[in-house]
Amino acid sequence: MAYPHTDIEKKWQKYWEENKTFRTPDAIDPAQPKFYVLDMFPYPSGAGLHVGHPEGYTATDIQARYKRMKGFNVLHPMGYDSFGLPAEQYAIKTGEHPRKITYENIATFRRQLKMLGFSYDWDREIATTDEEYVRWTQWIFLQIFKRGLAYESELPVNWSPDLCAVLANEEVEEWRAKGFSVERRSMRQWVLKITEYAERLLADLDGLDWPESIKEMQRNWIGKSEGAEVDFAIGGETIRVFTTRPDTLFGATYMVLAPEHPLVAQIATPEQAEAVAAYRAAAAGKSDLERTELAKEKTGVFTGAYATNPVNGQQIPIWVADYVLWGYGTGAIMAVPAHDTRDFEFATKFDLPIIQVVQPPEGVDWHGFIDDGVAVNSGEYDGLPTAEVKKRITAWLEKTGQGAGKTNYKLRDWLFSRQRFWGEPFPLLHCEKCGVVPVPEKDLPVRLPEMKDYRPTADGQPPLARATDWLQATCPVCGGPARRETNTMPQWAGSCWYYLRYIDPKNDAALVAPAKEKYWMPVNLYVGGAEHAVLHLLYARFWHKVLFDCGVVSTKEPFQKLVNQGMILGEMEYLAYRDAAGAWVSAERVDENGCDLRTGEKYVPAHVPEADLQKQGDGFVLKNQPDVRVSARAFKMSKSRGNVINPDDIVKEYGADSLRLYEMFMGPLTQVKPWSMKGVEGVSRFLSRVYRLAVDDETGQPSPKLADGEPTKDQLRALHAAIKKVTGDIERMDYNVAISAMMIFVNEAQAWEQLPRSLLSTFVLILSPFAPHLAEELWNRLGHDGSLVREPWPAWNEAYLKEDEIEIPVQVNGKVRGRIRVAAEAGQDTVIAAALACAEAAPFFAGKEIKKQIYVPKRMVNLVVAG
RNA sequence: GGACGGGUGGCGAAAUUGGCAGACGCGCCAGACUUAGGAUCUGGUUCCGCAAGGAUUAGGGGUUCGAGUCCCCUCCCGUCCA
Repeated sequence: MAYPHTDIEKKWQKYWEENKTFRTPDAIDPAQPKFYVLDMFPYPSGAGLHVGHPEGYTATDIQARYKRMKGFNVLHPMGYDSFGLPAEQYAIKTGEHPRKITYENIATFRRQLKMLGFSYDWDREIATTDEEYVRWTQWIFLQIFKRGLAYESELPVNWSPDLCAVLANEEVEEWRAKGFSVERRSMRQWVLKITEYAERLLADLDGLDWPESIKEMQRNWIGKSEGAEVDFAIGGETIRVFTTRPDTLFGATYMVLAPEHPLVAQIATPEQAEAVAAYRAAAAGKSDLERTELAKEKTGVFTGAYATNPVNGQQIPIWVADYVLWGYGTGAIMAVPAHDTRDFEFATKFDLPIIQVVQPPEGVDWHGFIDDGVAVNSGEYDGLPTAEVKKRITAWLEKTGQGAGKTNYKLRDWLFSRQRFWGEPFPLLHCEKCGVVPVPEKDLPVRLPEMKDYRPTADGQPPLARATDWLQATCPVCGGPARRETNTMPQWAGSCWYYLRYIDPKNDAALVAPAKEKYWMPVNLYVGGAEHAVLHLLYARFWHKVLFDCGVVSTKEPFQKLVNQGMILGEMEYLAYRDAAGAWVSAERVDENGCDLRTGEKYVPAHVPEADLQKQGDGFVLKNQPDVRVSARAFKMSKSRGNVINPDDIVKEYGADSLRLYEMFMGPLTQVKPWSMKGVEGVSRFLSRVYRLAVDDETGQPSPKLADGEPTKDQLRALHAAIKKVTGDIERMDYNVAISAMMIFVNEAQAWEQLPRSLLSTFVLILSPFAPHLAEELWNRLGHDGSLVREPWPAWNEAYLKEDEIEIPVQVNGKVRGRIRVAAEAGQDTVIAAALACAEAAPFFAGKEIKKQIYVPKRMVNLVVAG
């Protein structure tokens, strides 16, 4: 029978709330070690908490509770990333202020988070939409602005005249498919100079305890490449290109300009002008994504013009092609078809000359060889390795004034403005006389106006342009009339610095008090989904570095250790398909949309009960029709698939402790794993067994097995083995294994006639980070007062773990053939003698020459015999 | 195409350094208790074989007394980049 989890959980949540059990004191004792453990705060969507949220949140809560018991001063806060598009869309539809729905959703999230028993300091709760929070977001923007790191620029955006909205790049396809028109239109935007920090953002990754894959993604995003800029002469002009391979200059047989390159129109010959103009017009209609994406078939047009290759004076044709982007490098490239994949494809298609200049190792074809080798057909550089040629040619370019070494980054400046209502207003004024003027810090926050219509204007101005009264302001410099900035900040702004505000959330004189910042930073552990691996973490690191330069923070990096939780998928689904006549169709003939791979016929998917399945090879087939393969996989949870698990339902039926424990028991935290309702029942049964160790669940009275006596040797060994294992596993965040260790203890404890209270009390302490409600309840029922959250974490005693006699497997030629029992302290000679006397193993070595005897202390014996 | 991560029973998984593969949980099988069991408890459960034994960590090769773990090749899956 399940234990009364609902009563227990309500009782302890109330106790924690009333006693402010998890309050982190404002006053700092610098002598006490600190631990700052942070969750990626949620966007409070209308759908409420998803089971993915408690996965990371439980992982951090276990750390927080463990470190508290280890004597650390723990900061474990929670808040809401509450600006966001859904609330704005809802506001447009209903005419209600997005604030209303946002704070309703926050209330739901808060209720659900409290229901799960996380040990947050709720007095530090923040929402990025709170006016006091917006005030400091705006303040940070002002620091960025004052340091010259923000500028205005006319940039193309995706504007849909039908929708009257600006779309993100990712949204364009979706709306086009629905029949809405989307065009590229230049609009005035605010841009942050993140590129100035590219080198530091790259270099400081090295010292971080982050997953290597995430660091690599950030490195790729920053995209540092070293090479040279080279000038190609054409008439009186020069075309500058960037190349990472100056060593291949002798193999440059043509050039390519981006369609937007200003020289294109100028150099195109009269015969080619028309074709070039048509090509440019076509390219203008394509998004960056379409141009860089796959672009299997290269397109391009000859301009009719020629440039001079500086190394050999050769005239090479100049082409226009959209695989060269105006945004990257100089918007022009020198093409070396012999040693660049895209240039090779292009040259092959348009029949341009291909000249080898790098000799690959023996047996490798030089056509399209892009790695390092030895220079050939390169004049005086022939025979030199690639790296050396790079150096020498760069030096020669510099000496002759035709180029220079140059480092390039893929990272672009950050388009920081949105044409939306529900975001932080920029604290900026446009004055006719003084230009752009920052709002004085004392006038922050700049609040959003009250409005009824949240749509952009028909000509694409942001919604705030409709707030005619709000727009009027006075220039703080000249006192003349000024107009407020109507763009707002993107959702990223609030999430770039929230970890700092938790440290000092109520401070109205500063973003964070320096002494507190110094004590708490950096964040020791940051847990969240990998979907934020690039942008959020890069933006937050950028702001942090700016704040470091301003002297607001004392660390170069905000997040010392980062862990990405893996996604939780829906339950495993066994799917087979039926055709129109109802006959089964084997899964390998069906694509992911349920259509036949060859005929395109639409099939009806059907779930097959597990009992009707049979394993065959890598997959499953129908038991009574083995030629029909059944697909077995778990899908991402989604409303349309109907496989979403609601945490509320789980808590209601099994309790918060079961949900927490299950999500930690599913598998390694960082791994993708499918949900299993049966698995939830399994851990729930475990918790019931723990409950019954202490409580007779017929009567609700203490279990008659509980005793006051001293524990036996076996009992101490079982307990201390669990303490040791669980402690190490928590340190490594191997929670699934920690839980199995506790299960092993409980399985043993169940069989004991007598269970000393002291023993069970200690066990309850190690269980408490995982299942805090049940642990508190049992702690009390075992005779302790108050909460256990600041009880010292139990230490294990190695002496209890020592066994007098151990079992050692005897291998013959690497195969286990028998087992011997020897004294734990026995030496090699004794153990080998015992192994040679082992009756089970003897038939495998008796009468044969023993060539080698290997003893791995306390692990195994291996006898190597001839033949 | 490239980079990174991964592939272990029917399923989720475990295996700190190269040292008893499959801990723990689910499922399944059997038994006990029971008016009843979708409760609880006990035992069994990688595969083949009556057994002795053999095979087995995606597949193939290598290093080693010994490989899930190290090296090489191939295949498959996931994520990101192109």
